[in-house]
This record gives sequence, C-alpha cells and structure tokens, in this order.
Amino acid sequence: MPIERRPLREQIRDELLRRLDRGYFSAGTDINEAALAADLGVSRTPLREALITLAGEGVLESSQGRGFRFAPVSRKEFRELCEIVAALEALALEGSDAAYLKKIAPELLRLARDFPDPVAEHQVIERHDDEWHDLLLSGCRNERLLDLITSVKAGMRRYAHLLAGDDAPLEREADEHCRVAELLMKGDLRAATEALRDNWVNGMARMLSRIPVE
Amino acid sequence: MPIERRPLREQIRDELLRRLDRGYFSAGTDINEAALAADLGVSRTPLREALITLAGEGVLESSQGRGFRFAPVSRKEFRELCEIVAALEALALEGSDAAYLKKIAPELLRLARDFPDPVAEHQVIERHDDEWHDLLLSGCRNERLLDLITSVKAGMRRYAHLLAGDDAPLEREADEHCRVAELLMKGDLRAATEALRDNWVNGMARMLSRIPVE
DNA sequence: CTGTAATATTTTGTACACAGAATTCATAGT
DNA sequence: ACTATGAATTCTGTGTACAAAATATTACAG
Repeated sequence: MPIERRPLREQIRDELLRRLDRGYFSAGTDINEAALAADLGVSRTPLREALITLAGEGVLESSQGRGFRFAPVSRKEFRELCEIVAALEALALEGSDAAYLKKIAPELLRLARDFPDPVAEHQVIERHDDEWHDLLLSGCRNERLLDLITSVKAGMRRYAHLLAGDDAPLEREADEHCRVAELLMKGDLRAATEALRDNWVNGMARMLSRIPVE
Repeated sequence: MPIERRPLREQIRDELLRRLDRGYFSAGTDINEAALAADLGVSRTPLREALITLAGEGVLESSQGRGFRFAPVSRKEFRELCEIVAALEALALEGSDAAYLKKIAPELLRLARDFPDPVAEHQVIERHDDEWHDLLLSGCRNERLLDLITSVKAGMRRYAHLLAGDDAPLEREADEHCRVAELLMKGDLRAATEALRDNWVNGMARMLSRIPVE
C-alpha cells in the first residue's frame, strides 16, 4: 500500500477544496486556524501553508492581523473569472494538435451525451463536467497554461455548488459540449474554439441567474 | 515614519523578486532556507510562506523532501508564458473602456517615445516597460484579470535580466508601443489589441534569441 | 440608556525545536 | 580504482511556544 507521501499542505489544500465543494464553508466567514487545524488533525503550520496557497488562487482572502476568510461570492467576480477561463481554454484549444483533437472527438461526444442523472450528487455532476473539459484540453502542450487553468478554476469552485438541483442547465451544457465535439470531428478547430467560448458565455449566464444580487 | 505594517511573507516575497531581477540567484539552484532566512534577518516560517507563494506563481519549484529551487529557464516555458500573457493582456484591453483609452493614448505615446537610455540599469528599463503596460491596462475593470496578469508576469521575471545590454530590441519595443498608442488614439480598439498581441509575439522572438538552447 | 475607556480574551504572525528524510562522506570489499 | 554499504551530517517538514495585535467584555461616566 503506497502510503501518502505528499506534503501535508497539499493534502490539506485538497481536503479544503473538497469541503468547499460540499458546501461546508459559507463564503465570507473567517477561518479560525487553531480550530480548523484541530479538526483536520494537523498543526497550524502546514494548515497556514495551505491557506496561503489557496489565497494565491483567489479562494481565500487575507488581511493583516485578521487572518484568512473565504472570499465572498459576487456576480462581478464570477463574470470576471468566466471571462478569464474562457480566454484561457480557447487559447489552449487553439494551440492543440488538430489531428489529436479529431481522434478524441468521438469520446468527447460520448461523454457529453451520457451526462449523469440530474438528481445525482452535485459533486458527481461537477466531476463529469471537469472530466470533459480536461479531456478537451488534454492535447494542449502548453503546460503552464494547463496549470494556470487548473488554478483559476479552483478559484471558481466556490460557485459550483450554486448549480445544485435544476436539470435544464445541465442539458444545455451537454448540448453545447456536443456541438464542440462535432465541430472537432469535422476538423474545424476555429469554429470549435468559438463554440467553446460560447459555452462559457452561456454557462456564465445560466449561473448568474442563480447568484443573488448582492 | 510609517513603519512597514505588512506581513513579513509579503515583504520577503518582494525582496526575493527584487533580488531575482538583479540576477542574485541563478536558475535551477536549490534554496537553503536556513541560510536565506539568516541572510534576510527573519525566521524560516515567514520565509517558507513567501517561498510557497512564489512556487504558486511558478517562480520556484518544490519537491517532497528536497525543498525549493529556482525553476530552470527554458525556451519552451518562456514561449508558453508569452502566449499566456499576450492572451490575457489582449483580453484586458478588449474589456477596457474605449473612451478612457482614447484619453490616455497621448500619455502612452509619450511614454513609449522617451524610452530610457539603453545603458541605464536593466532594472530601470524593465520598470519603464512595466509602467507602460500598467498604464495601458489601467482602464480594465476586471480586477481578477489584472491580478492574474501581475502574477504570471512575476513568473517571467527570471527571464528579464537576459535582455541586458543591447539597445536594438528596446527601440523595436518602443516602436511597437507607439503603434498601439496611435491606434488607440484613432479609437480602433480591435486593431490596437492585435498590435499588442504582435508586440508580445515579436518581443518573445527577440528574447528567444538570447535564451540559450538547453 | 448610550457611548467610551479600560481590561480580559482570543487569535494571528513569527520564532524556535525536533524528528525523519535526503545527502554526503568515509570505509570496506571486490 | 570502483562499487557498495553504512555512519555522519545537513536540511526539510511539522509541531510547539510566545508576543503582539485584534476582538470581546466589563466598568463607568454623561
């Protein structure tokens, strides 16, 4: 059994993101380091290291003497993040090998079509969506870009659980993914990139209707 | 005198980037935390916090048990970073207020024209270039995007000092900045964005000729 | 009853300590 | 001379301790 040999700070970061997905933390609340560390069964040192990482990704905010808190959600920030990821994913897709994309297009189509039961755990749904995007970008050779996309998406996780419950948005998302896959199958990289951009813009609109006006 | 009231980790991060600009550290070398902490006159704790931040920005790498080291420079990574920043700056410019851009265009032109003496400190030259880009993007209202650009650019600082010494690249850079400013003056945001993209592509080519083939 | 000053409590930011992993160095065997 | 083995050393990763700042509480004056 290959016991966990990764720095605690990384394991803690992952665990905090997992809890965030599950809605354990409500946005805007302060973090009590001692309490959270005790809860996780670690000391404050690696916990703080994880918190600093998450702050760098925009998941947390910090201010002198007041420690860390979960960054509040806002329509404006969500819009900003969507714009950014849309541009970055488009860049990644543009820079991918067209032949490779053509090869994986059927798999992308399949994934898009058999989207999970709308009543499934939100977590399952999110993971399915992530899987599709990951596969789509798996042909990008710009490693830094892929890292950056992962990092920015971590900053969007605070919004993911807002999508819970309704099924109509999921179907539209799936439709749009199909469209991207079909364009890739035809070998039209340019159009696929535009369809991906549209997907983000539309997805943003769908989500915005669920974020309360502050 | 307003004594520094920021977390040490931030001051340390800034100081490390400053030293990086001055070429104190050579890429690829391991960091000895105790020695560096002693040199800076702080303890290892806030130093490590700064190192973790820098690792998140791609300035450093880390591996289990072996600590941190300055990420090695490579033509591939530099190309990747340039692509990313080009896309992000283009996005930022597109999203700016056209009227505001028209207003600051003359100042941009002035800044581009009186570029500093080529024999000046590299640091001065870099700062001048940064100033121009900062002003150009000052009309962007996507705050997350601006933060992200700053962060990615921090990851490029390892390459900046390679530009030292020659003056021809600086003049070309200035020419291209002028062109962007002129297009903004005309109110042609689309063309200006393209010119900015070209500026990054060309700047990348100029730099690549100075990065040794690994 | 409200606002303010003083005090107590909590919590962060930083320093320090220690165990264990990684590396270096030395020694022995082929 | 070279590889392998093991001891010694160095350094990181994590836990703990403490001082100063922030927050909460109490006491008091208007």
